[in-house]
Amino acid sequence: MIVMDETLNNTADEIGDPDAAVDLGLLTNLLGYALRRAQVAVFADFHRRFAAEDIRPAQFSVLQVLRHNPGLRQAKVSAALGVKRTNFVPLFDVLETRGLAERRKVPGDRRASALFLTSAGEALLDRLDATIAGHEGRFVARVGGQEAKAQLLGLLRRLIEPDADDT
Amino acid sequence: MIVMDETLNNTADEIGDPDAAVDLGLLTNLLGYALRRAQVAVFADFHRRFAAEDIRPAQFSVLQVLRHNPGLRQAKVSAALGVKRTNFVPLFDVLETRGLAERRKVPGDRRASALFLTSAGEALLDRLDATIAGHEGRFVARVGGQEAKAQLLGLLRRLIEPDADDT
DNA sequence: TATTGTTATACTCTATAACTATA
DNA sequence: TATAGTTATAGAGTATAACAATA
Repeated sequence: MIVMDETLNNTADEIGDPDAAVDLGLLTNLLGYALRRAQVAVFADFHRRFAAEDIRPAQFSVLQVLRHNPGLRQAKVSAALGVKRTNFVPLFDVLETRGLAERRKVPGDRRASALFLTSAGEALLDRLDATIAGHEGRFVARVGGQEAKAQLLGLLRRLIEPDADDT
Repeated sequence: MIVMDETLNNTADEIGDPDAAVDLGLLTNLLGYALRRAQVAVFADFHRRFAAEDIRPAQFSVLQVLRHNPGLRQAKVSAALGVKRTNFVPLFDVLETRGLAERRKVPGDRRASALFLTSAGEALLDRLDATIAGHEGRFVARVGGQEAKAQLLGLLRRLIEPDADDT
């Protein structure tokens, strides 16, 4: 880069080629950028498929955790999902109001709440699990099969790791 | 699963093992979940490193595109980055107010705006490019080197693809 | 009629501070 | 003093509808 003036050299790509592909520069090889675009694409499909049940990704993740860890403390659920405990309150309130999950008092500690799915929540989750299969299948196909998916998951997990200062 | 009552069988994992790792169930093998956690981890590092310059990922991406496509129409920049044109307005306003980029009227079309970096924007971007190198290097190391990164980028790009109904 | 940029607006997500009741 | 849950609040990010100017 020897050109010094900010405008005299290159006025507008538009003139040369109206439909030229946009050059993303550094972004093309940035992991963060690719991650963001991929996550948005996958979540867009999630939203389409779960719009009928009115379930968002965060709500789905809470239901999943409760199914596999019934009675887990609220603070542990939020920490496991990377949601601040303060933001977890309204998130769970919605599930509770909808009758999908509930808080129960813990015998040993009168401050704590143990979280459970209701039977309605279990039933809904059974349906959601079927829906998620179609969703996941779509992207497994895109990456090139189960083996490619396993490879991708392995690489993604290496990115997540420590970070210490989590919620 | 033969147990029918939603509460009699499993009261709380807490009792058996207070610090037991939380079982994420299906989430463990969901691409969307891993993508989300990885993206959050990478963006958290981005925020830490760019906090001093007060630059967010979206702002950085706009500056990059302008450097590589000076004079590009506003609508094309926003579309290239997947930002709705309506949300792009305040995003670019900030950059313009800070003197990093600017709108210029296009001769041929009096409705349109061509976007450019200012010299201050160019200068800032030079510094940002140095910062991003450290950021990217951290995650390249985490995934296991340049080869692993290339592999990961390839897999992520397969996830992005069509989607047709983009901004 | 369609496109470019804009305003207004609303909803979700995320972040911080501070409170309560317990421990 | 520390922890569990909560409230209030503010800031981003993202979504839709509608408008003016221009094509």
